[in-house]
Order: sequence, then structure tokens, then C-alpha cells
Amino acid sequence: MDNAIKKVELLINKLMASDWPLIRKCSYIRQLSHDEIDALIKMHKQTRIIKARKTFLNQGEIQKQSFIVTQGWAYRYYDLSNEKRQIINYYLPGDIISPFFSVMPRANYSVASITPLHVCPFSSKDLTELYAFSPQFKTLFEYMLAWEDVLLAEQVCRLGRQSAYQRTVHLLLEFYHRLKIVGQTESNTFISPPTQQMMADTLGLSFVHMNRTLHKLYNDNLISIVAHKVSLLDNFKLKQIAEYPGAYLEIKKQFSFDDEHVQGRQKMHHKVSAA
Amino acid sequence: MDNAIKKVELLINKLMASDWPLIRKCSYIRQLSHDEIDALIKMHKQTRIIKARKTFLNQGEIQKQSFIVTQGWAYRYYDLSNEKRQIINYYLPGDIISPFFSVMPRANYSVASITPLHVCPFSSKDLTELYAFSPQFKTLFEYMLAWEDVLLAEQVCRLGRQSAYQRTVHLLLEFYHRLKIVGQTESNTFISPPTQQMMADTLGLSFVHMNRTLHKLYNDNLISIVAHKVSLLDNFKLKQIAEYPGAYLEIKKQFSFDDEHVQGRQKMHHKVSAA
DNA sequence: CGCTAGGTTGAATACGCTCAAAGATCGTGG
DNA sequence: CCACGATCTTTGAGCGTATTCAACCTAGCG
Repeated sequence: MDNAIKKVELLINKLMASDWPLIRKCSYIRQLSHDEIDALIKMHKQTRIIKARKTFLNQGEIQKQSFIVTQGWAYRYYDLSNEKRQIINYYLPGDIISPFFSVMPRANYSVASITPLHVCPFSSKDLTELYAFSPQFKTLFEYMLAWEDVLLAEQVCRLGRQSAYQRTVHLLLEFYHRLKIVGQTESNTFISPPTQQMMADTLGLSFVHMNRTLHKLYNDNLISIVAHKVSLLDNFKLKQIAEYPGAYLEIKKQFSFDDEHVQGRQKMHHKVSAA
Repeated sequence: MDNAIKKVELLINKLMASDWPLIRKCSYIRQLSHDEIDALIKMHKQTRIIKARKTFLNQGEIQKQSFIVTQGWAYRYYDLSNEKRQIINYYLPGDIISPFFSVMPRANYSVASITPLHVCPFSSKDLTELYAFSPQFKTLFEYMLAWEDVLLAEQVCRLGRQSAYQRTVHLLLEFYHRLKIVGQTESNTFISPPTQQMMADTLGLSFVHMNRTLHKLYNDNLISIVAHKVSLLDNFKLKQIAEYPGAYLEIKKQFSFDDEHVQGRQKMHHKVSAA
């Protein structure tokens, strides 16, 4: 009898946990205990809702907290001279905005919402309490920082050494994989809220060329975009085109020291047909 | 008498500390106590010397330690298909290589030396001991991670939204400021070990265009390069060309919560002459 | 002293940009 | 609920920055 109740309790907890993409993401990295899930749920005590298309962290402003994204998309950007801007990275559900606020409170970047955005603010104190509960969370948090670093390095590769065609595919694959982890994909389809202008500002392209590139991908039967619903029509070919390193988002496998083969980026000494 | 001895001791310690660029860098962030300097010196217990032009961390390999760079330059890169590669960032004296090894031991990047390289390896255990000595070091370490993140974001801006001319100036200014912190500049001159091919692989350019761009800067009387000795001939104009945000490397000023004005990137609604 | 890696220069080409104008979609207020 | 404005998307044409290919030069090192 007690066993049955326990099972139900676990199930309910699991259901609750699945509401919090951060918990999904952490569970993806490694199995979380019952208590750990509870502790993480407690990090979500407040929710702040931000309207779509609002810059809610301004460069030069002093930050007093970090945020867990629980719903919607945001992005970090730099305003440059001559009306240009560069989007550095995106924040999807389960991501943490301004993780370094405590040591570098004066951000030199801005963060804006794309969709209506739900974030749970947390302070250094909250984090300290979480670590006090279980020091294991330090590792988890550090892991997420490391992952951020990997994503940024991929962004550098896109911009430095890929064509517009490749960059676009590479970014869409990144979106797909990141969303998949938090359960926001359906087969090969997902919602991609950024406008073409935003994509252009991410990939270092003009919005005109961004548009042409997406159309080329459509004409090549590789993707379809209706409204903001993106479908990847040939995952294998897309990965080939983008020289997508696959493994870099398979965070769980990299987490342990085990020696099983992880497929990384490999040299391909043949040209990829880029129509 | 005791006082005099104490003074001499402090002086000697200070001299020793100046040998370790990491300590210089940390001192730049905030004043370090006598004991803290001692603790940091202890992190340099081993030195490994690596020959110039050696890839000493390979992508896919498992890392077992981090490294403090004490002498020489190194860089992190990704090998891409079609004989291309992208340099993500540089490691200068005082920098830390693979800070995330403990949570993400399987790096998907490679690290190579440019010059002969002196590094001091340290393990998670060493770091834990340092933190046990003074938890303040956690903040310092986190600060360095945050700074890395800022540098990467700047690299993204360079690649995404700047011309070859601007990118080159921007990178040279970054080198200059990073070296200045560890005392490796002389007036407006510094040694820049990367070859033009490496610079090109950093800035997403062909080595041919890299060469032409450097020559253009020379012809515009903005820089001079003899062997690998770079001189910045007009700092003000160079900063203007590169839209250099100045403050992002002035780490000390950003460190505290104080409200004094920090000059960040500003919109300039006039075109920069990039003749 | 010759080899190799790095640097220099020219010419043709291409990828992506700018400018421009028109069409579609969305949100909001009348 | 429709109309209107604003934002986003689409398409065409000409141009410019940076690429590729190719040849030659230079310097450092065995």
C-alpha cells in the first residue's frame, strides 16, 4: 500500500518536474534524486513574466540576479555603431540568463525577449542555499557554464568559417537539439520564434540575404517554414551540410569519464554540395 | 628591526609574484593579501614546458587537469572539414586553459602552443584546496570565467559585424590590452607571435586577405609590424575604427558594484573612415 | 646550402551587401 | 470586426569586399 502511494508521489513529482525545463535539462545531464528535484523546484519560487520584444536587461545596467527561463525565448545582443547589432546567443527554456552577475554585475550586453517570457529570478543567496543542500549542484551549474562555452565556440565557427547556407542550417540544428532536450520538438518540427532579421543579426548576414538563404534551403527540399514552424526534412543531409558536430549537444555522454565512443566533428575531405 | 625584515619579505614576495602573470592578473582585478599571493604561488608547483607549434590537447581526448599559462602563447581551435579551421581564442600569460575539464573532460576542441609554452597544471583537488584556504578565490576564478565569456562575445561581434579592416584592429587592441595587464607591453608596442595564417583563422579571413589588410593598416600609418613586434601608432584612431568598447577589458572597474562611470560601447552615428 | 613554412603580389571570380520597392502579416484601436 | 499602421518578408539589380588560384619572394633551420 505504502509502496503504491510512494509510486504515485514519484509520478506526481515527475509530472511537476517536467513543467520546469531546467529540471528536464538537468535530468538529461544525469539522473536526479527525488530530493534534488525538490530542491530545484524551490529555485522556481518566483516567476516574472516579460512581454514579447522587450529589452529587459540593458548594457551598462547593474544586474542583481540571474534568471531561469521557464517559458519562451530570449537573446543576448550587443548594440554596435552604425545601426548594426550582433546577437551573441539565445536563451531557450531551461537556460540561465546572466549566470555571472554576481562577479560581473555590470553587463556590457543587453538581453531581450522574443516571445512572452517567463523567468524565475534567483540571487547568489538562493544558489548558495542550493549548494548547501547538495554540493553536487555546483558541478551541475558548472556543467551548464561549460556547455554555454561550447555553444559560443560553435557560434564562432559558424561566423568565421561557414557560408550563409551552412550557418543557417547549423543554427537551425542547434535550435532543434536544444529544444529536443526540453521536450519542445515534435518529430522534426519545432517553433522558431526569431524573425529573419534576428537570424541575420545572429549569423552576421543582411536580412535580405538571410531571406534568400532560407528560400534556397526550401527550394532544395531541406527545410520548410510555415509561419514560425520549422521542419527539418532531411536530417542526415542537413548535418552534412552544416558540418554539424553532433556530439557537442549530447551533453550526457560527455559528462562522465567513460571511454565509449562519442562522435565528434570529423574531417570530411569531400565538398558538401551547397547547390 | 622586525619591521625592516617584514618589509624586505614583502618586497621579495612582490617580486616573486610579478613572475607569475596569473598573480598579476588577479592583482589587477583586486588587491591580494600577502597570504593570498602565497596561496596562488603554491598553485605553480609544477611547470611543464611545451615546444612551440605543438598541439598538446587534442579534440576528443580526455582532460585530467587545467593549466595556468606562465609564459608564451597558445590558442584553442576547431578543425573543420575541407582543410579549414577556426581559432576560437588565445591563451596569454596569466590565462587558464581548459577551466571546465572537471565537468567536461572530453574537449571537442584542440589547444596548440604558438611559442615555447610554460604551463602549470593543476587538478580539481588543487583548486579545492585553494578554495579551502580562502573562499574568496572562488569569486576570483568565476570572474575569470566571466571575462572569458566577454572575450568570446567580442570575438562573435568581430566575426559577425565587422569588416576585415575593423576585425584586425579589434584583435590587435585586444592583444595589447591583455598583455598590458600582465606587463608585457612597452609603450604602444608588444610581441604578437601568431602568424598571419593564424590571425586569418581567428578572424575568418583568407591568409591572402589578412596580409593585404595588415599592409593597408601599415600604409594608413596606423600600425607597424617588424618581425612579430607590433606597434600601435594611433591608439585613439584605432579604437574608433574598431569600435572598441574599451571598458570590457578594464576588469577592475567592473568588478565592484560601485557606480562610477564606466565607458562602454557607445553608438556612434557617424561612419568611421576605413579608407 | 637547400628545404620548408611564412609572407607578398596580381588577376579573375563569387558571395553577400546595399538600395529600392512592393507584398504579407500582425496587433491594435476605432 | 474591420481598418490602418507597423513590422516582417519578398524580389530585383548593381556593386564591393573578400576569396581563390597561382606565382614568386624571404627567412629560418637542419
